[in-house]
Amino acid sequence: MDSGRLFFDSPSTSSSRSRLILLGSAKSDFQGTNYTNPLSNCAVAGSTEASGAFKIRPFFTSKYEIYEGFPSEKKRRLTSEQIRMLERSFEEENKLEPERKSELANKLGLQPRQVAVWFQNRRARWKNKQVERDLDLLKASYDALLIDHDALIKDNEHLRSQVNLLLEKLQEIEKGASEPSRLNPADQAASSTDDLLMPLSSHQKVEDLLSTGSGGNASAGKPESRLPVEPLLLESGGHHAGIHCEDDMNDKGYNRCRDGVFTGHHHKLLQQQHEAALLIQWLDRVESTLLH
DNA sequence: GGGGTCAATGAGCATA
DNA sequence: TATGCTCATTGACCCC
Repeated sequence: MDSGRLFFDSPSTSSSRSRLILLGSAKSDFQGTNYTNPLSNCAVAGSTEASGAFKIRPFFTSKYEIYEGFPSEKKRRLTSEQIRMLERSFEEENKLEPERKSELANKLGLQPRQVAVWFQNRRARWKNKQVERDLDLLKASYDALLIDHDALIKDNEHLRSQVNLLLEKLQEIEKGASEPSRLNPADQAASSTDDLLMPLSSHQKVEDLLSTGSGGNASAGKPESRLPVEPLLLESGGHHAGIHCEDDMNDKGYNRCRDGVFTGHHHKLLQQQHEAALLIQWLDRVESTLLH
C-alpha cells in the first residue's frame, strides 16, 4: 500500500474505494499550486473497472484523455534549461528538502512531484555510475595483484634453484672434508664450526627444509636438524628485518598487505621466499667457514 | 524495428 | 500515519 500518493475517490465508485492516482506522491506536492483535480466533476467512463484499482497514468494513458479538462499531453522530456538547473541543484545537494523542491518546481514550472522524481532518478543514475567506477577499480587492483603474484612465483622458483645448487655444493664440500687422510689437525679443530652444520642427508631435498606449512619453525618437528632456528621464526605479520631481500619483499608483498589485497596464498609465497633467502644466507656462512 | 534513455509508477521500507 | 526513500519496472521517445 502506497500511502504516500494522493488518491481521489471516484464519484461513481466511492463506496468501493476505487482510487485514481494523480501525478504527485505527497499532498504537499499540490499545495500552493493551481493544480486541479480533473476528476472532481466527471463521470468515469468504463466504470466496470471500478471493482479493481483503477489508476490513471498521467500524460501517456489513453484513459487519461477521457477526462474533460485534463491535459492530453504525451510524456514530455524536460527542457535543456530545466535539466541544467536541476543538475546544478543536484551538484549542490543530491537530496531534496521540501522547501528546495517547491522552490525549484516554481522556478522551473514543474510539479514538485516531477522535481522529486527527477532527483530520485538522478540518484539512481549516479549510483549506477558509481558501481561501474568501483568495478573498474577492482579490476585494476586484481590485475596488479596477478602481476605481483606471477613475479613472486618466478622469484620463488629462482631462489629454490639457488638453494638446491648451494646444497649440492655443500654436500660436495662435506664429502671432501670427511675424508680423514685429507684432514690435518688444524682442519679437525675447525670442526668446532660443527654447530653451523645441519645433518643433511644426501637425499634430503630443499623442499623438506622449506616446507614449513603455515609458516612456523622450519625445523620444528625435526629434532635432529641443527638448522639455525631463530632466523626461520617469522613474525606474524610476515615482515622482518636483517635480510638482503627484505626491501624487495616489502615492496612486493607487505605493502599490499596493508592495502588489504593480500591473500593467504600470496603470504605463503612470501614466507617461502624469505625462508629460502635465509637458507641461502646460512649456506653461504657454512660454505665460507668450511673454505677458510 | 530494436536498443538506449528517461520520466514516471508501484511496492516495500524507514523514520519522525 | 504521513512522508520520502530505494528498487524494479513501464512506456514514450529518440536515434541508428
